[in-house]
Amino acid sequence: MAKQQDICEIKSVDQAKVKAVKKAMLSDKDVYGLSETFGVLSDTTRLKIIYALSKEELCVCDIAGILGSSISAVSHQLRILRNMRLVKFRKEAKRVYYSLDDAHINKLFNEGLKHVRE
Amino acid sequence: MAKQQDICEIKSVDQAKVKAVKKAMLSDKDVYGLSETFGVLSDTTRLKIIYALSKEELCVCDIAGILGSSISAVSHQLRILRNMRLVKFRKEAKRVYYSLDDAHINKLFNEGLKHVRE
DNA sequence: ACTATACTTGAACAATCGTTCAAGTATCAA
DNA sequence: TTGATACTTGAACGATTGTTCAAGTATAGT
Repeated sequence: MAKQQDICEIKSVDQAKVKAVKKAMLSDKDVYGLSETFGVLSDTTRLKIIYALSKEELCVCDIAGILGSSISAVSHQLRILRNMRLVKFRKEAKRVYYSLDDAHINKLFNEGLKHVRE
Repeated sequence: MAKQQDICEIKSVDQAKVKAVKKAMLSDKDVYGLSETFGVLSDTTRLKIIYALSKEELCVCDIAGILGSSISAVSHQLRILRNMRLVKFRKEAKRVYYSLDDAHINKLFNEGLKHVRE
């Protein structure tokens, strides 16, 4: 007993099916990439930031104003988007202006929106 | 002082921009729906389940065998997919066979894969 | 009735996440 | 140099997540 709940002991499993699907399974790299990509898009703050930046280039304070959240919270999320190269920025005097750097993410975003709205 | 880090106090913000983007902002419903949809796709276990079921109808033990994870873990994730109506199931004797119930999610999945692989 | 298989489910747990708070840097104006 | 604005960042915090563990239900065979 001990570990009856552990990894499936394969007693009455369709071995042929399992082998076939296992062989066709996505690579770890693909799976990890997918979870990362969809993960950025799974937070409401980040979604709003991406949507706002798809409309216009904005400074951090503008974004915070639009979202109604703190500058710090926005800045933390912008760092995540920066690290994933989804946004780029330019400095102008005291301000930092952000804009979308990845057109593809917009396509994914809109595909998601279609799914949600239908 | 006190709350200088709180919600942006809007001192030197481009009010016109902010107002315009705010007005064009997604509805709460859309944003929540998007985060939910992308959220399901942000976990590696669920991604693998969805991918496996896109190939073939499978029982829980088969899925666990394919993923190399416990039956319990798979069952918990299947419940989430069930609740979101992404998978359907049928009972046959002792087994429960799952299959994809949402063609659109596959489209999103493949769109994501394109983004990851390019 | 008893045992085994095939799941499901709730509780507990560690890990991850997003926010706030507080402190820091950078730029500019007086 | 002092002070204000615009942002960044690390630490701390509570909340959420995914897994395991243990116990439960359901079906079938003996």
